[in-house]
Amino acid sequence: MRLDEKQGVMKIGELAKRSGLSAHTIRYYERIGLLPYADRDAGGRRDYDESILVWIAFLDRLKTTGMPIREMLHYAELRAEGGHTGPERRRILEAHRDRVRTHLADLQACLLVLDTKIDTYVEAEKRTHSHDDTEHSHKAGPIGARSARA
Amino acid sequence: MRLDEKQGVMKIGELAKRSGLSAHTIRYYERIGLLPYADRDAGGRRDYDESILVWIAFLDRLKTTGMPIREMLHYAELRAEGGHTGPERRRILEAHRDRVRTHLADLQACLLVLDTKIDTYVEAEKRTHSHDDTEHSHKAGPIGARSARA
DNA sequence: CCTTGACTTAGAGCGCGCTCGAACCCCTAG
DNA sequence: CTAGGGGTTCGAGCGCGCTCTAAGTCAAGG
Repeated sequence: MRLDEKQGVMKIGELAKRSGLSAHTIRYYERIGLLPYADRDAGGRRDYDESILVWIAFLDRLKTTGMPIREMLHYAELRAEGGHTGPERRRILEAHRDRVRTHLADLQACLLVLDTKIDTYVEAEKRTHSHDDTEHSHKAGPIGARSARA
Repeated sequence: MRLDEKQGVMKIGELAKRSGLSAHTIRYYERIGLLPYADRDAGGRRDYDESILVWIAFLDRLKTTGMPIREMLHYAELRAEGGHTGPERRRILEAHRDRVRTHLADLQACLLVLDTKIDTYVEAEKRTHSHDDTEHSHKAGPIGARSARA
């Protein structure tokens, strides 16, 4: 370990671990322009510093909320272009936010229907097993306790 | 119009209009087993009755909530198999519901971050244009009023 | 009779977002 | 010196969910 290598602290493998993306995916993202071209060390290997993690986390959120890569790319290009693109980036995010809100509402509506449907199955099972309530053991458990967060 | 054709009331084209799926997609769904094999008229054309719309609406909800076709297919097969598969169908729906809830929570979290990010752009624009607040007219409007439902 | 147009089938093709394989390079530990 | 385990590039391949093309059938209207 010599001291003339201070900039980059992570090689792609470590970034992969820390970001949750695969090294393959990181290279792919760089190729298409979602990630900035990374500095290389003497041997041509990518060398990242922490700051990339922030950008990747942001991309993850866009991805989670269903933004297509094409659009993330557009945003990334604007970002690379500089500060004067702020207003357009803002508009992109606002439009995206609205789509997400709409989708969220759709999901919530579906969830209600799903709950209702599940209830009809629960009722049906009650009627079928009627009073015969010997342990349903492994079948499902007493509802709830399964939903992790929320 | 003769009277010996009462069962089916819709041809695939009308079902397409009423269900929002394309005729291509309807045939595709039948092929893979998501939709039951439809009765054909004398000329071999598919002839549907209203009840199919209910099933399609349910499939749409599963789709909207991100269930992969493979799993809908499994559900569809159980359904076709009969009433004794109720408990398993129930378990499938419960597991799916839990995934949807989790995803919903993720989305909500992302939405918060998105809002924050947008705020930073808004702030930045405030500082840039400072007191120069001549109409930003078509740029965005005074927020809100755009999200349709919800 | 002939055209129009909605229907039929089998199967190819597409857009998306990765994911992987092949062949090679380079650094380090044993 | 050698083996291993990273890394590199380029490009092919894949799973998903449709989407479309081609070639043909059939029924009704002018």
